[in-house]
Amino acid sequence: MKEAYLLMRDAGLKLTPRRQAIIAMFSDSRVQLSPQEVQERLKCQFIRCGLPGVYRNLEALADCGVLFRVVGFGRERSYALCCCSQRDGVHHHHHVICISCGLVGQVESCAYQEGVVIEGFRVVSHVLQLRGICASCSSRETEASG
Amino acid sequence: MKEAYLLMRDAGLKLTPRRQAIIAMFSDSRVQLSPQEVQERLKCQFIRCGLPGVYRNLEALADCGVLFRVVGFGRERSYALCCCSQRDGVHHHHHVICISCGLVGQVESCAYQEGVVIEGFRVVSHVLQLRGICASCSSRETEASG
DNA sequence: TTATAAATGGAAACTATTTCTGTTTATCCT
DNA sequence: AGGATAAACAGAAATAGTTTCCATTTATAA
Ligand SMILES: [Mn+2]
Ligand SMILES: [Mn+2]
Ligand SMILES: [Zn+2]
Ligand SMILES: [Zn+2]
Repeated sequence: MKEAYLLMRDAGLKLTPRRQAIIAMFSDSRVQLSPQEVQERLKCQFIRCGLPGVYRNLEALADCGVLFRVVGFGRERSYALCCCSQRDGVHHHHHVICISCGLVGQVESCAYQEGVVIEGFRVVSHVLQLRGICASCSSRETEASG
Repeated sequence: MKEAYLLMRDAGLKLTPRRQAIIAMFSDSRVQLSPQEVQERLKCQFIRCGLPGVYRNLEALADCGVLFRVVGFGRERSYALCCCSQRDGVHHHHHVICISCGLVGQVESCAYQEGVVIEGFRVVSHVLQLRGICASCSSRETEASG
């Protein structure tokens, strides 16, 4: 949380009530959220809250590393909290999201760093995102069925 | 090419002139194409050609494995020819696209097969797509600069 | 406190995608 | 070859996600 504010400050972003609320929202329930969902939830705290502002804020927070953009095929955008402290030296990483509780994990190992040659192609960039079951959800499953 | 028709037949898709043209288009220039771009190119051969039909065909061809869906962040869809013969036993694989010539390569090695545990998460599904420079584009680059 | 650039809401524009409907056509079966 | 049938088709219109624009407010630093 503190971390997020530092990232914002580094990027020259102001700390507005709207942004505090958005960050708190993503921290509380660690799931991916679409702009519409974010607006929906903001309306509990702010009577008026325009979608354009939500879009702007989500993009700004993704730009400075507080959120990351969830990739997919289709039209809807989606964001989630980047679990990783990127302030001291950004390192290459990806995310795995628990489909049960929404926990976001950091995937450090990546075979596709820039420059690596795979199947004859020199890799320039890549997209990787995982969905899975986290350790605690997994053990809860085992208990229930066993 | 023949391969594609068999995949379509397996899926119960009719072999229409529209679909033949779409497949030929993707085979000729091995780049990813948006529905709009596909329609644009179809207009050379067909006077009338509606976008809804293009959308339907691209989805149908992706469903049966002739094309694959290029992932990204945002609203625009994009497809490319799946290089891999999926008919005899579909195997897990991904794609790398040459950013210079559009060549699509098959990435066989994948550390994220279903069931694998990564950073404490049991992997259920994942998205992976690479962009790079293919061997021939790479050597052409070297020639030019050397 | 004051100056300033940034953030904001709302209306409206924009754009990608989907739905709907009536017509045409590929394919299968005589 | 001819007919039946489900699939494919175009085009118009609807839908939905996103962006632009502009006048007003506000966080931040001097
Ligand atoms: Mn990576
Ligand atoms: Mn894989
Ligand atoms: Zn979990
Ligand atoms: Zn190439």
